[in-house]
Amino acid sequence: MPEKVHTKFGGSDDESLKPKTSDLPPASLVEEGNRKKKRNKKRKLDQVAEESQTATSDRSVQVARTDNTSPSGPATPKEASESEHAPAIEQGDTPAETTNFTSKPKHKSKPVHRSLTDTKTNFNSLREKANKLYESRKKLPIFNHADEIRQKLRDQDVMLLVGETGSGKSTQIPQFLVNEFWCRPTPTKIQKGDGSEKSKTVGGCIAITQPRRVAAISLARRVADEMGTPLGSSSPASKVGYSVRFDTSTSPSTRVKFLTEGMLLQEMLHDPWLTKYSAVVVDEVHERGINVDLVVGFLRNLVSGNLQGRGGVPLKVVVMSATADMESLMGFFQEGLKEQPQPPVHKTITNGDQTGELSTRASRTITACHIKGRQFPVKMIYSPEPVHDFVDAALKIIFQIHYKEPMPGDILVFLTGQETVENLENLVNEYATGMDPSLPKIQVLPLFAALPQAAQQRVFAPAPPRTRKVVLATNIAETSVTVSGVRYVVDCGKAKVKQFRTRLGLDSLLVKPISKSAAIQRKGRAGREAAGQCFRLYTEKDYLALDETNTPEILRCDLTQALLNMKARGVDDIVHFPFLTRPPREALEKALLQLLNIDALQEDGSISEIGLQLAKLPLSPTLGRVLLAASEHGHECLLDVIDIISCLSVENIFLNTTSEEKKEAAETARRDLYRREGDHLTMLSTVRAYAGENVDRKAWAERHLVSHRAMQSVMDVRKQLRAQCRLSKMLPREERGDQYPDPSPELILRSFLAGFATNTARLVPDGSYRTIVGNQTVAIHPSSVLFGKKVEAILYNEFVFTNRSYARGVSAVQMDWVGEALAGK
DNA sequence: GAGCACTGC
Repeated sequence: MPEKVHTKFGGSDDESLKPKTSDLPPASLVEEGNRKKKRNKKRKLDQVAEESQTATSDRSVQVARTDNTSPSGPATPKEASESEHAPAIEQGDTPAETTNFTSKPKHKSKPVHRSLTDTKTNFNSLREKANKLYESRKKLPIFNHADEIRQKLRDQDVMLLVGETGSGKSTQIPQFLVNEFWCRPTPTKIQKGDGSEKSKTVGGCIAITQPRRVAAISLARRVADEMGTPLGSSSPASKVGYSVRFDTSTSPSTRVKFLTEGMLLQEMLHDPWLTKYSAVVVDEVHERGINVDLVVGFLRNLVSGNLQGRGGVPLKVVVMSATADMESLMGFFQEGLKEQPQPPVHKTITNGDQTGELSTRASRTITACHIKGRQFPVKMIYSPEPVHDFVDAALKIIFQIHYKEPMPGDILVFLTGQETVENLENLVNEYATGMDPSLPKIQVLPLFAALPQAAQQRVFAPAPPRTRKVVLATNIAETSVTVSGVRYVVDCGKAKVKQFRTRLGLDSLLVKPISKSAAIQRKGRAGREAAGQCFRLYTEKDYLALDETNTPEILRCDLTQALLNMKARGVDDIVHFPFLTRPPREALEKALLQLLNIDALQEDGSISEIGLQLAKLPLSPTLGRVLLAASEHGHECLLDVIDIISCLSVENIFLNTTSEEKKEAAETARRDLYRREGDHLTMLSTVRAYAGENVDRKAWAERHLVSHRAMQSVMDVRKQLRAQCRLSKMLPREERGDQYPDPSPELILRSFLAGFATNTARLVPDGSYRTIVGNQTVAIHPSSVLFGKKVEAILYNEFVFTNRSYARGVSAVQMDWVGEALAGK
């Protein structure tokens, strides 16, 4: 019988600024196998909270966090919960405060002396746990395909795998493959450019990419448990690890490594042939983020090339998707293999007791595999006629469900944004007060990314007795967050989509119809635990007219970063790069021009020294350029600019205020942070004040209505950038103390102009601003400290179109600075 | 007078 476990992790954890006050469970509850301490401070506690949300198979663990430590939200990664063998979670279970834990916080107690016996127990208990999990693994739909998949990959190098939701692909595929003969480290000789040979061991490890950090971490945890091995850096014997930004946990014996797509791209900059790996598994390709497109393009080049950099050792590639749109991928890889026909190279390998023949290019075909998922049936109800006001329509459906349908069964409503969520929230609450008191109650829970962490957590708690939860969510619930208990989905059929408009150089954020695959994904959220129903607030005809799939991000975003990455990887001929979807020529040209403008490329289009430096920075090329420019203005300026860049590369650090009186309180509290020079210097003063707060940063953030979560990310980025600058000798080795000399606004803003010279506008006589390049009208965004102010010229971080054109992240600059920056090109 | 969702040695 499943049991719900509720744990509260209290207190903030500001880098050990203060003692931990968390009400962690007593040490006696901490399981042996996890007792080894690595006091990696806050991330670890976080990780545990996240992991605990991905319920283990015999227990459903829900964790409510009261702190704000996670930068990535409360996501319950999809696959991890997919691998539960019993998807049904009982409703109305009494929450128990403490019970037996399997995954536990690294307890902040004195170091534990581990004797040999202890260690033995650890491994025994790990094995026991793995044995238990094996029973549920056997029930996964993919499990019976293990031999088939292994056989196919022995014969061929590339496999496309469609695994529907609930098939268990993300956790099982690496385990199916890790003991294959071709997956062993293989000693080989690599021919270098000068013709000399170098001995090197290639392969031995499997990489599995994920679009999101939380998913990478919790999948690694799950697979470590299933394999009966400790996780990551906790033991040198660990076979499973992960690598995401700010948090890498691997060991010398890591064989299975989960990483984010961005992390793999970063690794490829240093090791283009991926010599550590025998296989790369690309998961969730159907989401089609820009990074996955780059990864797949690089991999196609790799598998269809001569493998010289791998000493002839083949690389197996498994591309996994939840939707069946595999024809295009099939054609994509086949074309690559056709293009460069190579005589098959055979390589005989003696590896311990086994000898085998690794045939590179064993076959020039690509294999595919389709695994059915496990979902409960979902009944579809369409709107009989087109809906004009979907908030109003959703309101009616919610109460129709509530009156007619039995309990339990929570409702998940997909809306477009914070505004529609809050409108509907008010309406539902209003109607619910007039409801017949004999009916079950309604609990309305909003869910969107900008919502503070604690409020987001509320959706994970089961509804109180005789109460139906109604979760009003944005797209966040489509991929990132899984809400349990849902049996009814209401889908408005729309979402806000960001689209970069090359010609104007601006991002627009507009409400657009979703794709069929997104509609199917939303519908699926009703059938995870029991049979469900999906109410579409559009007609069947409208549904049939939707696009098949989401527009790949590569067609919707600025390409400068992608192109810089390609150039840094040695792809000089962008035109012939194997794009999964080729962006329009205009977009590519615009990005190349931008790279040229910031000196990342030389006149002939090849990458410059600056470009190489920029590609290694975890920043957009433009922000990276600002950082390099600042380093020429001295250490103080560089440190100041790092603080500002850190703010610009995370979500909004200032909280939005809803009520009027709160707004006034915020204005008062923030007054000492505001700088008349604009948002850049305001961010600097905020980071300085936050970093200088040595007592309670969380309380400080709350007082100033600053997002503590965002500030923690800022501090992470700041730390990373400082470390990188020290490595590249832009900063001295020792840290600066907390003594800050007054910043120089002019030097700082001139540094920004080195990257943002084209993001400038001047005041025109009618009182509006016009962009200096392009002469577009642009208004200062209401969130800016310069909102409503008139200055000679402005520099802005972003140009966004929502209801009108806004400049966001704005500072006042002088026209002659702008002129010099533009002329400097 | 306004804030879809992700992500990086």
